[in-house]
Amino acid sequence: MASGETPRNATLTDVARLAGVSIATASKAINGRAQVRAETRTRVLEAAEQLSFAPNALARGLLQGRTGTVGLLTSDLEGRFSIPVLMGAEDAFGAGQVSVFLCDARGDAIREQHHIRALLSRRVEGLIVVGSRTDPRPPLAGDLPVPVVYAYAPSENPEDISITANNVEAGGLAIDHLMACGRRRIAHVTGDASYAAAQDRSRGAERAMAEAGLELVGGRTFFGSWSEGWGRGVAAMILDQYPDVDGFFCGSDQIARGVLDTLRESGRDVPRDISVIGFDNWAVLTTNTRPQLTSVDMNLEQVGRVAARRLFEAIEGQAASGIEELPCRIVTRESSVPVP
Amino acid sequence: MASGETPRNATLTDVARLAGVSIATASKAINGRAQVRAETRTRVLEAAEQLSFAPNALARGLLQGRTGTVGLLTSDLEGRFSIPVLMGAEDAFGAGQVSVFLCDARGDAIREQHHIRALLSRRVEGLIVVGSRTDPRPPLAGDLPVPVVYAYAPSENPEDISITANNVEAGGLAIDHLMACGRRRIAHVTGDASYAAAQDRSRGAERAMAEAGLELVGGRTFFGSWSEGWGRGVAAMILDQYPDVDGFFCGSDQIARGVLDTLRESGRDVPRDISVIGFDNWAVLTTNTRPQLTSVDMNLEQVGRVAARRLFEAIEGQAASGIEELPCRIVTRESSVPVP
DNA sequence: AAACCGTCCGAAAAGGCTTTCTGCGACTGT
DNA sequence: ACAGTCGCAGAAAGCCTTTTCGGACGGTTT
Repeated sequence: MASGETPRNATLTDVARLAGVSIATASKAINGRAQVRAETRTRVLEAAEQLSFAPNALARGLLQGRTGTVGLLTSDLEGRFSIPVLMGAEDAFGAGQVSVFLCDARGDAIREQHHIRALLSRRVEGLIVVGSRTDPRPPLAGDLPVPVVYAYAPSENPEDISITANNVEAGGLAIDHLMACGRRRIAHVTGDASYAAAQDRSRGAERAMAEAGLELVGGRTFFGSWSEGWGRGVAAMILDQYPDVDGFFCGSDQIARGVLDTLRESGRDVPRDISVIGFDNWAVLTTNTRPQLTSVDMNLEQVGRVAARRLFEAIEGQAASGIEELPCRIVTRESSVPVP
Repeated sequence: MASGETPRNATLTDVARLAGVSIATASKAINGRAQVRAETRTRVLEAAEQLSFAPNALARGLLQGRTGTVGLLTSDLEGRFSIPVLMGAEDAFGAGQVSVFLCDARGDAIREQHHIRALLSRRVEGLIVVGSRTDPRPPLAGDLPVPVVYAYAPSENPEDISITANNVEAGGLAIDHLMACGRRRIAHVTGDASYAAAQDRSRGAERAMAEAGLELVGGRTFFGSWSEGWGRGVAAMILDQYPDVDGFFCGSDQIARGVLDTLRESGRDVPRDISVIGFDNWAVLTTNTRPQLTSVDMNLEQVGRVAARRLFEAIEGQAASGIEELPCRIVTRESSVPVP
């Protein structure tokens, strides 16, 4: 820190002087423009290398109006849903020339507004808004001068561009998988009914059962909370009232874990007697349960990547619009294997 | 998207024209400089408001050399350690005028170098490097023109500024807590011995035991892996070989969870017969175990906040240096209550 | 020899903002 | 009434880069 610090970033002028050319020529040489003799070009490049010259992105952005930055507005960083989306987005951009401004609004509209102002003043070329629930969220206020893409949590405005996971379809996938395992008496236990995710998955599950001419155990979805405790309790209740249950579709891996605990403690063999499938494919849970847990993966990184791609396209002027729902996938583990 | 898009960001010139003053006066008015009559100032501010003027941070940064941005270089976004640090840092900055560039190097030195170039060319004023393990990491290569602070994973170079959690002390805290619960025959089971975190906590635990004239059960720390499976297995082994064990200090909450499972299945009562303490205070684990798990919290958000503050100070020229180790804290839950 | 052409290079403007310095009118003190 | 102050506004320079346009230069054609 203390030593020969602050070598003051070299400017194009320095490079030009060292190479003995004008700054115009230096610029052209560095940016691969024509109109520069090969020999001159190498001389400039050597000078740039020697000074470890990095063009000032601010000046460049100021001039040509393209900053190569986008804003990533998340509502809860700690939430495990926004992180993968964020990774996917950072991934999709990172390969190119784009840098990402990260902002966490903490679910506070004021703070969100504040961050948007800051991002806009930094001349981001676009915004990705990442939610922590799949419930539609109010769109960003005001007529923003840059395109916006909503990821995971779609915008309430169907005109906006939104990318999310297809939870209805995922509910069907889970049921189909359990049926492929030979199960017919399937219970669906999930979390808080106020979550769109819970409702959507439930709807998909019920539809899939109906298409097979069946009905969920108990004739309905068991809504509760997204916790192991709920999973444990409701599983005990279901075992008691519907002892012939042979499959559990759980709305989250946490719930599934609770269910598994109750099943094991009550002497049921998973997967021989009963198949269980969770949701989220959260490694810390799925790989530590006994047996390991089959789960639905929402491909959130893919959501992030697609969001980034759509934003890119919108920046380029190819404006799409509407909600794009990406498919989920089943990751099978020990808790669900076909019965003969 | 399609409609009256692109209201072309207003510039200072527009504001000045609308207010009927020169751009110089407009600038002064907006930035609260003196030399502007109150009446003129309000006129300018109204004009700015009307045009929803946001000063172009690029131009400003270009001129005065201060961009109000810092880079956040993480090595694994999905890791659960870098996220809280990142939150704390974003928090500490966010309040002010600073925006954060997020980059994930995926643990790849090439990619890291690439990101550093990009950040530098965007003229960040400082860098925070967030690791995913507490093991010291090689410092960023090259003489960077901006200060760097290492968070969670300290730099190998003791001259650099590093902020991390005090794992040795934490090991002692955990043991002290178990002893305060009346325990004397304490086992320490932890993860991979190649992790500095495991070694440090073990060292602190052994020292605390020695200071009380005691020794860990088995005379040593049980290293293994950071998994529930290891916790389950090693707990069974310890119960078998040292049946009078009355306390478990676990190197992670996952391990603790495995230990708790084995204890419950073998009929031991936690916390009456045996106290258990975990590490990381990871809510998804600590609040779902039966009983709920006491754990050591590394205050990672605090690490992030302090890192941000130190970076700030370094940018201001008050260069500190060296590794700063922040204290951990015990969060008590049901798994450890004092025995009479 | 004059006109012309192609190749390279440099001067200069632009982009939006901050800051210094200058200028101008109004006020104060004697 | 006159020099000296003071308060306020504007002109202009500067930050660093890109890009356009014109100039210099050497060689070719009529």
